[in-house]
Amino acid sequence: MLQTALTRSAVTAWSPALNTPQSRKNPFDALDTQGMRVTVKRGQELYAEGDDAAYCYKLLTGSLRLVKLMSDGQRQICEFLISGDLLGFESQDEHYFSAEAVTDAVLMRYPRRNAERLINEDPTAARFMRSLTSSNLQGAYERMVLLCHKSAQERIAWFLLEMADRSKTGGGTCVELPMTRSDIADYLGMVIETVSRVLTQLRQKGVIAMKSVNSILLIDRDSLEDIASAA
Amino acid sequence: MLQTALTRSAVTAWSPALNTPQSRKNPFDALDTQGMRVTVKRGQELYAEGDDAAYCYKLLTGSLRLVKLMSDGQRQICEFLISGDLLGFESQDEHYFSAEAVTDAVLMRYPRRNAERLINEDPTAARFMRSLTSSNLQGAYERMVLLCHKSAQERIAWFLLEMADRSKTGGGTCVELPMTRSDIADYLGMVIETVSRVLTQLRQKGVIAMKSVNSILLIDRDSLEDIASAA
DNA sequence: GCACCACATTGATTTGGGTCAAGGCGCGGT
DNA sequence: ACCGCGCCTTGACCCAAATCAATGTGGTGC
Repeated sequence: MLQTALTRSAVTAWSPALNTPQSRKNPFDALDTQGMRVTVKRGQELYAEGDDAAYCYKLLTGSLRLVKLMSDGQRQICEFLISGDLLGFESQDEHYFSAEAVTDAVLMRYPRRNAERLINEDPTAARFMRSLTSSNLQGAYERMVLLCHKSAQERIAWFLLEMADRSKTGGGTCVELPMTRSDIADYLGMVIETVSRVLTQLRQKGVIAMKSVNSILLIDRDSLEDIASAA
Repeated sequence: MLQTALTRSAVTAWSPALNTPQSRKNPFDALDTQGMRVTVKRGQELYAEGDDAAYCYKLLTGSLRLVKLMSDGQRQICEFLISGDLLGFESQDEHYFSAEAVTDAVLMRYPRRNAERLINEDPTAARFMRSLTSSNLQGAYERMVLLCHKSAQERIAWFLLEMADRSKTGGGTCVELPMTRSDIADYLGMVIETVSRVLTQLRQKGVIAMKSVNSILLIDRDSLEDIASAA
């Protein structure tokens, strides 16, 4: 009976930073010639939940959030995407999330039927897509565990480490957080005040420091990891 | 900007009860001739997290739980499976969950490489598998919203309705809950006492009645739906 | 029948984090 | 420079659900 600690390997979408052997090259790069560039400004919506899924995208620069809205106006941020991530590859004809720009962003846009044709014709692309969806699913389950069993401190610690791991500047001790406190709260299932308080606590412990509001130094990564996986 | 109420359409695995046009027939039924029957007793483990994923399965009778264990001994039940559901079709070589029997269960077991061959050779099977994984992913996100934003009452109401919808006896007002309170708690991110208290509250309101501990009558389905999607 | 055991219920108490309310800080516009 | 606005931080208070602690119940084996 194997026990698993909560890992941060969650891949919200395929990311070039991840060099698992079979995914070193993204077979969907072949679509680039058929795509066109689009841009979205900070705060703008790329597409809304329920929109016709005519296109799918690759994020080139900037960052996005994938959002579900609830009838009472509450918001759940399901994923943050960073450059290199793919989105809109749902297998339904409607987008399941809204996609909104966290920062100004540039994307490559492909007609979805081209992507589908590629999936149907190229077994490598098909396998790639399966393993991508499967990674996303695993990431979602990790998050579920986080939301069910982890305290505010553990969530934030885990979030900082996840962001640090995903960012291009991999090993660096400085994490840039393009999103607001409110975005973080809606991603982790907390309120903005709690996010803020926990960051203050971590700062007072000397585990992190804040270069600026959106730029956080991981002073003591080991402690942060201890906090993230505390009993 | 479309707003979505939390739906209960979550499909944890493909279920024959769901008759979306393209999935009326499960293409993996073709594997039945290559499979063999296995049984697991209540409480027994079919496979553990991290086990070599040599086989995948179709649940014929009984019910299972898919579980992740945490380093501190906490448990997250990621899905409950009922007859007709598929499991173990991960695209990795190791099982991502443990699968345990909630009740005595009978399964059809297939060598995983046969399933993979089918996926690679039969585009229908491939599409089926993609839409299955995609449904699972959407179900996981629904659960995430539930865990982030819903009260104990809302969770239980939602759970009862989900169980009612999934069970074969579809429209019936009686839900059989094969799992214990502890299982329900670990599925919904609550503790067993709270599950018990909420069920008592719903009973006192006259929304449900309990034929026995594991058999619940939905007296007033409308109220239950109101509670499940309360603002 | 009775004892045992696992599971469920109920009650009393505590607490983490949500809510409400009041500033603070930084940045863009005029 | 100053103002205004969006975002962040901090403090005081409160409440839903967790924890701690019995007690109830139903099924199985002797």
